[in-house]
Amino acid sequence: MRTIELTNSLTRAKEIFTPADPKRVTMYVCGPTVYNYAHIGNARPPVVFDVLFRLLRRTYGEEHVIYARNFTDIDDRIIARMSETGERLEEITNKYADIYEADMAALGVLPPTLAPRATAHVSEMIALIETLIAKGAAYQAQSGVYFSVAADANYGKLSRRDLDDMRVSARVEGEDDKRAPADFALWKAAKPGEPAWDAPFGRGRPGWHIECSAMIEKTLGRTIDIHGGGIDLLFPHHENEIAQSECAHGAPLARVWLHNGFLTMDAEKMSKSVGNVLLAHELLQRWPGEVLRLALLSAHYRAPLDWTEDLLKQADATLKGLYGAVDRLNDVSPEGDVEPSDDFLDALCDDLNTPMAMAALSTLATDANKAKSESEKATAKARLLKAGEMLGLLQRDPDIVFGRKVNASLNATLGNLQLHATATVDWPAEKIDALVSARFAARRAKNFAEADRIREELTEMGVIVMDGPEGSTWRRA
RNA sequence: GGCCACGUGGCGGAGAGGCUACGCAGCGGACUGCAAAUCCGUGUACUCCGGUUCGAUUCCGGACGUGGCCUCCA
Repeated sequence: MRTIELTNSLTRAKEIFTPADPKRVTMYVCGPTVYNYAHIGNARPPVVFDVLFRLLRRTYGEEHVIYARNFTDIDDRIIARMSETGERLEEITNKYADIYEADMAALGVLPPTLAPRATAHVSEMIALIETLIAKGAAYQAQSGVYFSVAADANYGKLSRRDLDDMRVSARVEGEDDKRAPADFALWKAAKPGEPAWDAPFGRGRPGWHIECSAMIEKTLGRTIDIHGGGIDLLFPHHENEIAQSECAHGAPLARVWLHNGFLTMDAEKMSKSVGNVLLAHELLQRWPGEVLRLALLSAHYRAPLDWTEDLLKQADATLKGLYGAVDRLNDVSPEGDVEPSDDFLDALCDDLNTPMAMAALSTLATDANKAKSESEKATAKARLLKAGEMLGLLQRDPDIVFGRKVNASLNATLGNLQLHATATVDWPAEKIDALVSARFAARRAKNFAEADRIREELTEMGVIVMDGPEGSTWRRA
């Protein structure tokens, strides 16, 4: 079996990945808070860890990998949204969870094995908090229950932070009764009009970090193989998860911690507070999800990635080139039992080096373009598609990609639906076919003036003609 | 202030102590009636200054620059 290496944030080193139980490989990734549309930066972890999910499933077998990505469906921002719109909690969270799932599907993200919701695990959270209180790691105050950072000798081991070095923590409003500034809320005492649950330590709602600890324990176990998320979650979120879970259980929470870098706009972090966000949902109106996905995978997951219009144009051109190779072999049925190239697999296994994997994918596309014999073609096509599948790419019908056919099921996975829909209505495939045939006839008759005229007409429709010895093919730009 | 990343050709972006990354764009060639697509070829790239070394863009130190976390944040 090929060895996978991953950079573990806990050790800051690239390590050989060995699951505790190869029959049950567990991964948890922090999912969205469902109160709003996700921006494209929010889409980086689901896409990156989707590639890892695919690699793990290939390595250990589909049924042996359990991947959980949560929905945070109780939180300050959701409550704020409730008072803004007057909607009920579930109305908001269900709506945005649905949108999130649709957007992720459009980006080619496989559904995780499990998608636990915080509000469905409040009793587990309460139990965990009780354990922490009993162990003396948490205490009750007027405003809620807090984790006592002083009780945890290992606090700071993930972010390598010394509490003394930190700037004096900004005081969180309403938490004046904490014993220490770095203590964090496990449970927030109920306020009038807010969603609340009964608990032995008073009616209230969970703090942010406790949900992940509780859901990981419930759905995956006390020690999981991989825990992932954005680099900004490293502190305090993941540090606090570790503190809660490890104090309660005396066992490591996760064996490998993975963190992806940010998306930036003009070299500045894309974030809602800066206000420089592009919503995935809106980008999907303008670009195929696959183009966005390729752009997201064009840099190594730990590196920052500057999101620009030019990046998308380049990704689009690259993708069209790859699909051109698939298209060229459209009537070849791929050979069944074929693996992607070693270069490709080695790249993915080397800490998920997707740029290097893309380079290997390009080589496979060139091989496919150069293939002569039928068997060469069948093999080359199969390898290209197999490699593409591991990146979540190249799985669409080239006829649809190049606008010769419209997908009957008008769902969000199409992404470029609007784009091609207009062109397809104005200039349907039948009309283009007719023009292309007319042009072919003109060329046969050596009436090149007419042939060129028709090509010009097609160009204006956004159609590119490609002449071959036995006829012409076409695609939409 | 503490901690942490990063600085590669026109653009994006890997990488390794000496050997072509790759993609996009450009240029030249083949193919084509002309194109397109494809194939082949093509670019004195590694922020600066020291050090280690036979040899560093790659290791070490420093400078400068950019960004991130320390507060909600993917």
